[in-house]
Amino acid sequence: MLDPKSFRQNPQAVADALKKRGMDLDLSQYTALENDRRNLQLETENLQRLRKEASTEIGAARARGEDIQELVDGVQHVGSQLNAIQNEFRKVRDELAAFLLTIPNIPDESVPDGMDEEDNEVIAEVGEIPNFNFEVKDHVDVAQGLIDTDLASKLTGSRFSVIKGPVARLHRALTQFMLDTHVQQHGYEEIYVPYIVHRDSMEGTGQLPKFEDDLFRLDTEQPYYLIPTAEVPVTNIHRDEILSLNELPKKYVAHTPCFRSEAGSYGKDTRGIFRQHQFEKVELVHIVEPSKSWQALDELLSHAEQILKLLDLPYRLVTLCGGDLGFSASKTIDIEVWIPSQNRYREVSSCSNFLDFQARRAHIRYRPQVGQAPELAHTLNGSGLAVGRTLIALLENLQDVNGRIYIPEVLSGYLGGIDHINLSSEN
RNA sequence: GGAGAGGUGGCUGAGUGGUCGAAAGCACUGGUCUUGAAAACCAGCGAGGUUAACGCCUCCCAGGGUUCGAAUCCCUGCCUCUCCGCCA
Repeated sequence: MLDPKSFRQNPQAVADALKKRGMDLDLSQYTALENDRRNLQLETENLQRLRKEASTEIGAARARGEDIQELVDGVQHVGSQLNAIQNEFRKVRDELAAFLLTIPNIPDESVPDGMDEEDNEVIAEVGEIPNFNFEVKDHVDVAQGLIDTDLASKLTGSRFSVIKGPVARLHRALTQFMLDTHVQQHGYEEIYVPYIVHRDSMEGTGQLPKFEDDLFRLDTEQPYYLIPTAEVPVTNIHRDEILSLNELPKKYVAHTPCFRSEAGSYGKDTRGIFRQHQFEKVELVHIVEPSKSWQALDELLSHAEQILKLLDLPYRLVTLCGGDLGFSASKTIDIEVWIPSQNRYREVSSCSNFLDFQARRAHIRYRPQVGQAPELAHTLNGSGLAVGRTLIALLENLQDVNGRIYIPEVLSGYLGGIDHINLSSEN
C-alpha cells in the first residue's frame, strides 16, 4: 500500500507516476471521498469529545453524591447522533482504504518505460549458449518418460506432473544444493513455513484483495489459501512487529511448493513442467532498513545468480519495464535461463524491491534508534531459484547426443558422486 | 472429537462500570555516584489517526450490543494453553 498521507497530499503525482505501468488511475471518486472523510472524521471526533467530557462530568457529579439525571438527559442525544455520523465515517474510511489497497506500487525511476515483456531491458548476459551439433531434445524427451504429465492428469488434471527415478532425485538434489548454498555461503537463515495461509497474510504481501483468481482457495470455514510463493508466509513472519535495528537485516531462505491457478494462461507453455499448478521453489526474503534496500536488491540478485553460475547454466538479467512490473514491486530484475528447446531465455527468478509497500500493509516496522518512533522496514524477495525450471534448464543444456546429462560438480555430492546421468539406458 | 482455562504495553502481570492508555516488576534510555563496571538512587519510556500547529480522537484479540460512560457487563468469531481420546 502507498502512503495514504503523501497520496492525499498529491494524488495526481501518484497517478502520473503510475502511467509508467500503463495504468490510468481514476481520481474523481477519490477526491470526493477524501473530502467526505475529512468532514466526517472531524464531526465524529468532536462528538466523541463532547460525550467524553459530559460522561466525565457525570462521573464526578455522582461521586459528589449529586443528582445526575439532568446531566444524563443532556447528553443522551449525543450518542445516537454520534452513532449515525460514525457509521457514515467508517463507511467512507473503509471505502478509501479499499481503494488504496488496489493501487499498485510506484515504479522506481530506473524502471524502463514499456507495456510488456518486449520492452524489458536486458542488462547482462552471462555464460555461453551451448552449440549442439545434434538436434536438441526438450526436457520431456530428454527425461525419457520420467517426467510424466499424463500420469498426473490421471491423478489430478492438467498442469501437474509426476517425476520419477533419477530425475526426481535430481530435482531433490537441486533443491538441497540451493538451500545449502544460500545458508552456507550467503548467510541466510533457513526456515520452514506453512503452505497454507489465511487472508491477512495474503493481504500483507499484496496477493489480495486484487488477485484472488490466481490463488487456490480451500473450502474451509475460514478462508485459507495455498501459497503461490514462499514470499507470503516468510514475509508475514514479522507482520505487526517492531524490530530493533540490530535484528536487521533479516535474510530468510525457504523451500516450499507453490500453487498457482494460472488463470488466463490457457494454452501457454502446455508441454512438460514449465508452467505448473504446483511447483517447487527456493525463495529468498530480505527485511532491511530503508536506506539499504537497493543494495540489498543487488545482493539478493547476486545470490540467485550464483546458483546458475555454479550449475554452469547460461542466463541473462532483465529489468522489467513498467508495464510488466508486478503489483507490489517498485523494481524487479528477472533472471532468465537459456532454454535450448525454445531457443530463448525464460524466467527462473524474479528479484524485487518492494520498498515499504508490503511493510505498510503488513505493519512490518523497525526502530531506527532506541526511544525513537518506529518506521516501516523495506522488504525484498526473489527466487533462488524456481526448482522445476532449473531442472528443465539442466536437462536441456547439459544433455549430449547419447541422452546423457552432465552433472555439475556442485551437484555431484548430492547424487552419490556421479558426474552424469544416463537416461537413455534407464528404459 | 470431549472437558476446562485464558487472550491487557518489549516481557511478567494487576485491574470486574467513571478520575484507566492502563498499577507494579523486569527490560530499555538518560543522569547522579564510581578509576571503570556493577549496585543504589533520580528521571524517562506503548501504537496509530488527524491537524500548518497547539491540540483533539482512537486502540486493553476481532466484530457487534448494553450504558451518559466499557479493558471491565452481554453476544458472536478467531486464537492460545491444559487434561482426556485419537493420530503421522
